Amino acid sequence: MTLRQAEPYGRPEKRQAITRAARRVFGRDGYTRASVDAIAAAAGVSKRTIYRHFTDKEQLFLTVALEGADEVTAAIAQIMDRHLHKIVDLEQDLIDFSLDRVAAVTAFPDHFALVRAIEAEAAHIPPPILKAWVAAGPQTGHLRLAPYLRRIAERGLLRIDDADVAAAHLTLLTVTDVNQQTFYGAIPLSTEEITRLVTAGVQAFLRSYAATAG
Amino acid sequence: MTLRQAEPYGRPEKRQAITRAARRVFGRDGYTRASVDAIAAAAGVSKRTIYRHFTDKEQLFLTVALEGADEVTAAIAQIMDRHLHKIVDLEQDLIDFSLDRVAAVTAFPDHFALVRAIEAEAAHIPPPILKAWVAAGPQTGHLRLAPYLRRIAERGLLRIDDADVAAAHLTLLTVTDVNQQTFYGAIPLSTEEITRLVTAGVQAFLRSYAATAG
DNA sequence: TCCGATTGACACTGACTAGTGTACTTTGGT
DNA sequence: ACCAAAGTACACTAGTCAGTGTCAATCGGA
Repeated sequence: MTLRQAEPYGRPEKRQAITRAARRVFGRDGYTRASVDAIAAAAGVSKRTIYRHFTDKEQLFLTVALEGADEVTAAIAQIMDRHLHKIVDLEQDLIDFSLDRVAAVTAFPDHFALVRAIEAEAAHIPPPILKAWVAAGPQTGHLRLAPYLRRIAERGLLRIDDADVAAAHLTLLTVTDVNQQTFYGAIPLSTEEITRLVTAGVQAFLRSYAATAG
Repeated sequence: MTLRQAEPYGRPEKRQAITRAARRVFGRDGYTRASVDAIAAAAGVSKRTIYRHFTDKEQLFLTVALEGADEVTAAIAQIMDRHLHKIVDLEQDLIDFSLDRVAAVTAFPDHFALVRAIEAEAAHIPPPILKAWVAAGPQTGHLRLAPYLRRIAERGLLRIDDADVAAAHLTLLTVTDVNQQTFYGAIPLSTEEITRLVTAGVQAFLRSYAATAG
């Protein structure tokens, strides 16, 4: 149950094929339903090879979960930079940012399907590992958003006491709302509906945190 | 895959023993891990009896999910009435209300463990049934909260355009925040921490929706 | 008390799955 | 070309689980 142990074994391309397939199959079927045979088939790899790269189905799952979190965190960091570096129209910029962030869920369907699987398995995942995942993924998202909001506040556009709390609230009012209603994409929502939700969320956020509140 | 079909079969006490046990076991183990044998043992009932009352493991799960939603919806309706009928100090009343609402998660651990299981299974549950569950549970929660907020607004304490949106936002900023961080109770949080989160959420909500914003 | 409905005990089928053992083949670097 | 590391094919163990069949036991109402 060690975590992120370096495993310098085998050909990296095989390892990647395995993790990619594992992410897809775990996401599609959930941890218990996903069979190692199915993952092997999807990866175009012998089952034996999987067990040479990973000790366990469980270790494979956790590895994939952590690696995926890193990828998506990086992608979201880009989205933040794209939208929140230069602020022109704060409301519009926040809406665009949030829409892109929501879209990331559909851009990484395998990963976010896996996120659902992780939340499902939460009670069966050893707490330290679960915490490590939260730290690598969702938490990092908040922590990286906070400085942007702080900088915007310093420019006099927002009035913020605790930037971490503000970041959490913005996330809840936009991304979390949409994810909850779509079950992380399992039940799709029209673009208009998503725009409506996100817009309302950003407006509520601004009423709460804008310095120039009307 | 019919839904809420009347099943006038067998002794009601047996049926209830089964659904109670099923709720507990499904919540603890998740749908796939939970075995019908385990449910039968927990219910003190023969497996055969389960299959006389319910056609399927799946149908049993869905039945339990819908019935549980009704129960909790009723309980939350009571909490709303207790805290939101007479408003003395709006902020304090909303905080107390939200804390009680959050506490409901620990008051009905079986049900909310099941909620996690449902969200986990979302992709494998037929959409109409999933929607029926959302309608019976979470959605009804929102719909019932909205009128209270509207009434408070009519007394001049809140400024609200769309009461449904406001209800959703209040929920997101309090209950959803806590549930997300605790994975619906899987990872406990101290009372202080919960109070901190809920208080911050209510304050943000009031900055956004209070008529007498400071 | 009696009868029909309900339930229990329990063995069983068929299917699936995690993980291993082994002998053979492929691959990549030198 | 050679060799060791890596991968494959495949059979196999041991266990689990949903769902059924059967027949005896039990219960509740008349």
